[in-house]
Amino acid sequence: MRLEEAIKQKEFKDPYNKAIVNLLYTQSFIVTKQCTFFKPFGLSPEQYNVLRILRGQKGNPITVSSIQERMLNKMSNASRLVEKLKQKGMVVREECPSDRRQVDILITEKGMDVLNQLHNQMNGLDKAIIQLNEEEVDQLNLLLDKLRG
Amino acid sequence: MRLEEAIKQKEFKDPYNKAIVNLLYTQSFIVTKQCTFFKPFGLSPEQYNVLRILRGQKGNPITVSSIQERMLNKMSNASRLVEKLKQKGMVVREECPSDRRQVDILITEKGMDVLNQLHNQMNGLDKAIIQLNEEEVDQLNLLLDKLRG
DNA sequence: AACAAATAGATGTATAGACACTTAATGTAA
DNA sequence: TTACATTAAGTGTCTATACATCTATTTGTT
Repeated sequence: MRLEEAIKQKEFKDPYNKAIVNLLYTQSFIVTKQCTFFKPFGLSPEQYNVLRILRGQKGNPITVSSIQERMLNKMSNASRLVEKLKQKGMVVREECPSDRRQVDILITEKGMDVLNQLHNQMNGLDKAIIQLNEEEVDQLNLLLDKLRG
Repeated sequence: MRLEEAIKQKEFKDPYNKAIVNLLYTQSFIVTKQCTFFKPFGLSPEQYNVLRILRGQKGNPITVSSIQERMLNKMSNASRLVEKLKQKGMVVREECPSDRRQVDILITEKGMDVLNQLHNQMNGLDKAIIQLNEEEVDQLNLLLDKLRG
């Protein structure tokens, strides 16, 4: 559906203004679908993202601030997300011996299990959400990377 | 900056997965800039959006549910956003005479003043955020509209 | 007219984002 | 080595999203 119908707005000031609104609307469209998918696993999209970052470490610990750097939303709060995941038994926290200000985070077996289950059912989800062909997706990625300067 | 460097992730499962992550990351990039801009005016991006919807009515009242339909985030809560704007004196609420379940919302002079001030300083903001030329922005809008099916 | 279903809006609660601030540990320089 | 600045993490507070539920109307059906 064209953005104009989706938000019942006849026209935009210019294509740049439409692009801003289009990006915000499309993000909401995606997150809504992701929430529905993650909910049965007891995870929010951001919690999933943190787990995914931890799995990417392949067994090596990572500090809270390094998680923060890798998060999609730089203004988010890795500290509290990690706490939520710890309460669910999906991560463990260990004091870093070389610098006691830092806290090492590791994904647990349970966390890996949940990610694997998710991963099995996730196949094709991204492709189902994005109604574009291969060439168009590549084009979109190029434009988004360029957009941010 | 390429997404890979921005979130320190070497590679993605496929271009569709990268596109999902790219859209979420880019939205956060935009909202961060918008927050900075709106803050001096005492508005959040969503509150601004509601005001903009009301101004688009050109003096005609609009119900809470119609505002909801026009919002970027369909899962948001127009009722509470309107309440926030009312507390700031930027909108008024009137019981709808033809259907007492409904509530008519109107933007006030003060609300219009804030929007006008904003609008004056806003010139070029969208273009400053989006580092694309005219042709590329049009292309992006086409792809986003198509993406959602 | 009576009553169930549907609708509009408000509200409650959990999670997350934006941003300031605190505390503890480390680094640095007089 | 003491003093000050910096850094890592956690916390507090406000706003917003996600989603369920509640209340007051209105509508539709019999």
